[in-house]
Amino acid sequence: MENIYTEQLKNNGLKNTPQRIAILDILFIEEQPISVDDIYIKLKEKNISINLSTVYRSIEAMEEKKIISKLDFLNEGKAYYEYNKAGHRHYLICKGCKKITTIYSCPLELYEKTLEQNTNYKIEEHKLCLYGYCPNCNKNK
Amino acid sequence: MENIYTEQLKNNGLKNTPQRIAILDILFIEEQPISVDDIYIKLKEKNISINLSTVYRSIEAMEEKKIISKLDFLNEGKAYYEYNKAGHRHYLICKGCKKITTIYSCPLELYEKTLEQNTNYKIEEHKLCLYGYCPNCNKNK
DNA sequence: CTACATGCAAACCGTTTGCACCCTA
DNA sequence: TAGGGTGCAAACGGTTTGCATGTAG
Repeated sequence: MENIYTEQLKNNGLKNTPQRIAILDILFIEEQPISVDDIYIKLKEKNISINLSTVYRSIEAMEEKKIISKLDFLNEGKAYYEYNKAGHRHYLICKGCKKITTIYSCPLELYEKTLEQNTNYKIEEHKLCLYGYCPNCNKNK
Repeated sequence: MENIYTEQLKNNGLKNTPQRIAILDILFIEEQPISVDDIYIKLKEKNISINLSTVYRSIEAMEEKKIISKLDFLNEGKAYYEYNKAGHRHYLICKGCKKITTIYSCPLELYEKTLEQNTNYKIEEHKLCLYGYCPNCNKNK
């Protein structure tokens, strides 16, 4: 597993350090986007010696290289990150337990083209989040 | 015009103050969502005596009463506000000149239902932003 | 006259930065 | 051994808060 991270860092001209590998591993294992301070807490729990600013700098570097990606539009106030398993995606967020589910399909390709025609904009991308209650939280309301 | 703001505040149990009326007027006149510090600057330009924290508190109260609405997911780092001219809407943002266009139609109603069936979530709302270049910025690229 | 609004200054919180030291390639 | 990476502490920017004062209803 670590070999993958090592490769990925090397291929992108980033040096291999125990801190970066640990960050990648946390993001990889985590099944949903996670905030910077949660990454930091998980690193500490694993007894990995690291500074918060190093987390920020490592994350920034890896995001630039598209190894991970940033979600700065989800929850007000702070950024979330996830390992880059696929390209375009959307998010389904439970308003109860705050669980974030990543959606890999996109219902908007056609709509983008229509909108381009209507507005004369050259549309390049979009961000979509859906909010609601997961089956479990919905039951307990 | 001021009568409308006065009514709106009264109906929502908020006191009429020159500061609140001035904020509402700026948001009403502005044709696109605007940041808090820009509201503050415009107030100062109009020689209205107000403190930044009053802007924040007034805006918060008016947002709670649904007189205005908050966009905290658009541009990283700070919140934007707009006068509540209609309910549900989306945003088209020019990556060149940063102009924000509000879109009042929604292509996702059907999709929401499909997703509800597929995930068993109770979906309540969504946020959508599209990014691209407006005709003018596209020309100059 | 009383509860809500405001101004001011200080705190807050996520994030960034400058600088000295460290360590990977 | 050179240049990127790290730790630490301090700064930053948007936002919030405590408290005293002011004012709309």
